[in-house]
Amino acid sequence: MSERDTQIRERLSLLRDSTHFEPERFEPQIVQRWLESGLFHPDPQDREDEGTYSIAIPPPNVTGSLHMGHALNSSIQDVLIRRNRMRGMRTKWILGTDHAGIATQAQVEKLLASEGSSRTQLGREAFLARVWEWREHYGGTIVSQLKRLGASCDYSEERFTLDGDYAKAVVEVFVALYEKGYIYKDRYIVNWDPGSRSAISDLEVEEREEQDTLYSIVYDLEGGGTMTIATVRPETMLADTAVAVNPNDERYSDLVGRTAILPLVGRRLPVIADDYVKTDFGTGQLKITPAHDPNDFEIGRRHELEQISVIGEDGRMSEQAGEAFAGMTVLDARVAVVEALEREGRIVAQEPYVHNVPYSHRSGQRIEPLISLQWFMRMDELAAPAIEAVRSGAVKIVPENHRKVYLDWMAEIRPWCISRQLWWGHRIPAWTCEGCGAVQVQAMAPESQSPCPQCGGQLLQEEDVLDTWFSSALWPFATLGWPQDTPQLRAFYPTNVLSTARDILFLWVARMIMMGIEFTGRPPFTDVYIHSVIQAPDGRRMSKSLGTGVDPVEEIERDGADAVRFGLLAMSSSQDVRYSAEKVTQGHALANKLFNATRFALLRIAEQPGLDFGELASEARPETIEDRWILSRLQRVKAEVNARIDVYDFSHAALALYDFVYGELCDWYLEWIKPRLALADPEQPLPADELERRQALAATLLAVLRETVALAHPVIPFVTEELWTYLGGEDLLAGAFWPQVEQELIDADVEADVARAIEAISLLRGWRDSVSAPVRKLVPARLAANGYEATVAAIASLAKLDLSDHDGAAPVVTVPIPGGTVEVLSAEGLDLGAAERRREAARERLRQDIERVQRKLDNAGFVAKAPAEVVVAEREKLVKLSAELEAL
RNA sequence: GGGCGCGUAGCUCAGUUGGUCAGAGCGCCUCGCUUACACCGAGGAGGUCGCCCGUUCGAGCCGGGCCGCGCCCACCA
Repeated sequence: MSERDTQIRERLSLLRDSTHFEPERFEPQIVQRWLESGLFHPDPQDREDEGTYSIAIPPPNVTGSLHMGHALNSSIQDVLIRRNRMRGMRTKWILGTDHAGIATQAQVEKLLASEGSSRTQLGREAFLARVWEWREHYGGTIVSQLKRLGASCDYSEERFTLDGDYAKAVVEVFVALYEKGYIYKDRYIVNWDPGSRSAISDLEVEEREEQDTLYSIVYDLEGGGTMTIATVRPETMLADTAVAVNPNDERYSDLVGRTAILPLVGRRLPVIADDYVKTDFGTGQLKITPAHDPNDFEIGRRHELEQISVIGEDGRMSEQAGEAFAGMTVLDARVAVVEALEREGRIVAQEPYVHNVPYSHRSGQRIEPLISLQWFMRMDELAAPAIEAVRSGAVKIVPENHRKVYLDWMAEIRPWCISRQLWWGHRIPAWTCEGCGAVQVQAMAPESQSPCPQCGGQLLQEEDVLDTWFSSALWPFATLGWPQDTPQLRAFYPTNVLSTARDILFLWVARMIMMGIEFTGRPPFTDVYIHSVIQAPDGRRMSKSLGTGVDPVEEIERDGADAVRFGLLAMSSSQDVRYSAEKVTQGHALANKLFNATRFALLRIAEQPGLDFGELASEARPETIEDRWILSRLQRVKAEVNARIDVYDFSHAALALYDFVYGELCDWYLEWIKPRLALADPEQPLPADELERRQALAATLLAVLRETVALAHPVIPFVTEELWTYLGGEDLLAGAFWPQVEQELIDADVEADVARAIEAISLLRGWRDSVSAPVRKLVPARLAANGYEATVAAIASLAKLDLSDHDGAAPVVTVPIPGGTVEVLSAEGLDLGAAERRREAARERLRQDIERVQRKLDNAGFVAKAPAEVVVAEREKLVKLSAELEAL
């Protein structure tokens, strides 16, 4: 016995009593082994490899925990990462979390509220300290969940979007864009979110359809006459500063230039003409409220109208709304204003009206358009090269239909409101002089108390912070040390692919492309893969608040990480899909099947007297047609899995693995070799030639299993890593090798032969109920000796013979096969009726097929117009089917 | 209002360039504790491929229309 043999046998003892793969037992320790190995942490300066491969993870919110989207996306990225690592690439999966300004701040504010405290009570510094503390406490959840899933991120270099180095990158970018004139400050109407007390960007607004009332209100005109305007927001009339009609509307041309009187308030409003007003909607007369409506704001700018604001940042009516309304919520004020107007008899119509109302994606509260002094960023210059990058294919978006979505949006890109009235985030690096109002934007904070260079006044830093997405946009390079020229940056930037769901295509992906090109000269990745959104099983959106969420962590606890990974990958596609627990079960089954197949093979080999694991070379030594067949099929599945992953088709990659393991390796090959590895008497040494045969078989079997296990590793890393140790792997499979397709092992003839053998055997399996063990002896090798057609025909005629002539008296029927006979049918318990029904069904199917082919061939058009080879094929098919029917 | 996409077996989904393409997994029914696996194996039932036209020798697969559903974008009070 060799030392290696002893070693492997020792390990096998662990397998003896495990009749199935127990994820909860194996998986956590495997994670530990991976982490300790350092495999996930590549040396950026290593030159001994096959090149580099990198992915930047979409940074989850620090506050978050793993949801289905993370689980799917992480499984996808991990397949890509693991495959390339196994190929020998210097592979890095950049890990980190996002500070998620609004979400995190809201969480901590909620906590403070429960303590009877508040953000303002604490003050900025103390509050921030509290958030940091909170983040230390709760921030690690998702990262540990990623580990549990098996995601092979570089955990030793975890980034955070508020880290010191990261903050330097953010400031650098802000200052550069400011100096280029792209970033500016403006008093503009913004989407004000009263919930988070901050402005938010257009992309963070969601429209909801609501039923409201459209009120028609009469405004008097100075000097007689009236105008009637329609509105769903009567409360904003308090801030009207004009009334407008369309310049081409002949009905009202005489009104332009006159003055209307605002009801309840008495303000004099100019009647103006603007193209925006539709002549065919309502009365064609429109109230203009520049401070509370985005359209009216634009009109107001065009006509230099006064901006009067009656709604405050808290979403309540302000002092300017007048004593009667000040302090009311907007909706209360609406009721009150309507009542007041009704008292004056000014409401002439009320009709139900369905329209879209903007809500904040962040807080869920209704957006209040308000005028506010904010920082904006002009996007046109940045967008141009980012459009070109996608148009030219330098950045490839998969699936392709998202390309158009991206290009359409980019073509119409608008300025981005980048300031947020929060504390948790990157504070805008701008200082304003109290004295002269001069603004300085610079990377370094001025010395405290240092005076304004212009007037010597005191400098105050901007209170606002940047939109979280501003810092996220720098993710692929800021995480690697930019603006420093670090080895990491040189090795791993640009990254290879960015994988995400489509909901953040604009919010994040587009902005990364723009920023990447602007600051590094190159797009941050070459491929963008947009994966499925997994919906709840009932087709609704998966969400915590709806109670429709399925928790991947619970799924992992129940079925194991391998099962969840397989399931998610198998169910994903280019479409949205419903979560199907069955696919996870299927993954669980696959892991278990592979475990048991390997366990069977190893234990069987171990029981062969005279076989030494140490002497079994890693090379396959195919002896029989079955061996050549499984090796050939193995090459096919390797090619298939690779090809599928290459095009981000993870579902078919996963299913191909499943089909191979179940449908070929276990159902057929292992069954065929069982007799060849029959239990031998441990006391009796095998004859030399038999020993030689068994050694060859064991070598082939082990080689096939090693490759299968390696091939499956990116999808189901845990069970394969575990099996790898039993299969004699000295190092971790995660860093071992990637199975190459060996073309010379592909043998189409053997595949065809075996396909026919399977067909022949299946004919008998149809009678399985009355068939006993001897059927298994019909291995391809034996069938091959006499030709499959002959055997199939023999079996078919035998079946016919037996069923028609057999009266149940004889216990056993023998089938002549090459080299002797095989006992096939045991007459006892033979259900002749069922067998006959099956045969009749088979005949019926054949008759239908024949009829269909015959119809085609009888069709003169088909024979005349179809390609010659198709016609020939149909003729051959007809002959073949007829023969089959004859034989049955 | 624009754009994208989907409707195939009870359920979740595959079905490349039109010619065995009517499939898989789960579920269901029947049978089997055959010493890898009952977290198993074998077999079976089950579908006018949403509907209607059209193109074609031939259409889940291409074109048009309709019905139903989803998502994204959008400043008509």
